[in-house]
Amino acid sequence: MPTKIQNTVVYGDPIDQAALKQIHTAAQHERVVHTVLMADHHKGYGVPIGGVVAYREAISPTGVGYDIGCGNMAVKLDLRNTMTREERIQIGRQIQSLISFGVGEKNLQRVWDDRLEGDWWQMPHLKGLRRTAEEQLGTVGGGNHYVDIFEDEDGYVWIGVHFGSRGLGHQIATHFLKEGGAAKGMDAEPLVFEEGHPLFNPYLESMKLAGVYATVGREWACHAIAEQVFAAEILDRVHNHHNYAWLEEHPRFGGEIYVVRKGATPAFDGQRGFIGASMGDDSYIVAGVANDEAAEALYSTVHGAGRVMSRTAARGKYDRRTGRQLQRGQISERAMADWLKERDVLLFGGDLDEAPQAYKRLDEVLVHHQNTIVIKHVLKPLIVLMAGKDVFDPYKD
DNA sequence: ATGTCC
Repeated sequence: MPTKIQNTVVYGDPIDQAALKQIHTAAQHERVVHTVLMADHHKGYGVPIGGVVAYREAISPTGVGYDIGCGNMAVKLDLRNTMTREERIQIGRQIQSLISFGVGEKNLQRVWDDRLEGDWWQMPHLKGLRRTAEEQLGTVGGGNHYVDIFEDEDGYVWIGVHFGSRGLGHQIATHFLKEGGAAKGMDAEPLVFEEGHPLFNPYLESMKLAGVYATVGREWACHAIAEQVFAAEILDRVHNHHNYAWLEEHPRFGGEIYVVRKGATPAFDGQRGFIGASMGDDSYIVAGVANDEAAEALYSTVHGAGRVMSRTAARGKYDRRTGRQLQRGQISERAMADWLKERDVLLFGGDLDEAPQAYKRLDEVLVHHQNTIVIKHVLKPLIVLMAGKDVFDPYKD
């Protein structure tokens, strides 16, 4: 059950005071009608990750964040898992050669989609971005972005992907934060565009482009892996953005409002979402329900497990120029390898800052939201692929 | 999160 702190509905335990302070700062804007903090919340840039802020006739680029349209897609294959460890290593290698991971990486296969055609590219700030967008479509990026292969409770194989709008969304966000005169700093007041502001519609349209771009990229990655690696049909698909804003109907908060979600999964009655855990835990397909608590939560739930330590706390500090380790992190490669071995997860790429030990346990996090979602599928990770050089040798570790 | 600093 959530608690209510100064009109913000707050999920999770412990409550991160820095994140709470950030959403309270956001809530001070006169157009804000309601705020919610998910159980996987933590401090973000301006608005916390796991923060949901609803506005009357206004939208916030800070609330959507830099990775506009970041989200999750999971597809169920017409295939039951019979893979040996050796076969999983081969599958992992095939996916690595098909999908590009990491900042600035380009897709080896040039892909595009009619849904990305439109007047968008005539907007001055988008003209120069088309080439990058074309090169990066279908690539995964870095940080906590991944491609996972799962097995569900019936033995079916699922592909799950988590990434957003890559350089395109980042440059759109950067452009509007600058043009709108956003205050700088982690705890700065979020930038808000009210309807009628000259940047309101350009931002909304640009956000929508980044959203379509992210969707098409995730779709391509899922389809490419299903067809080119598994040669299997897709039986089911679950998809959503978790960094995005929608104009939605919420009767108890004044009807049509813009709901800005940063690291929060929309979960209206019956709406399914794919919630990814850390690399070493089960992920879930959930669905929203209709009740008072769900309405108060703006029909939103977690987007992941949530960090328990920062990247630097987990991995330590490096000298960026020489690559030399300056300070030890809290997680050792041995501890990470042991966790993955225990659960028989094969990891390709990845780093210590994405280790299971750096995250909460997703099953425990979901307990906080048990009144507003139901679990539809449990997805056990078989293969996890992330940016970076391989930390482990799958033949030995 | 981000061709991680124009």
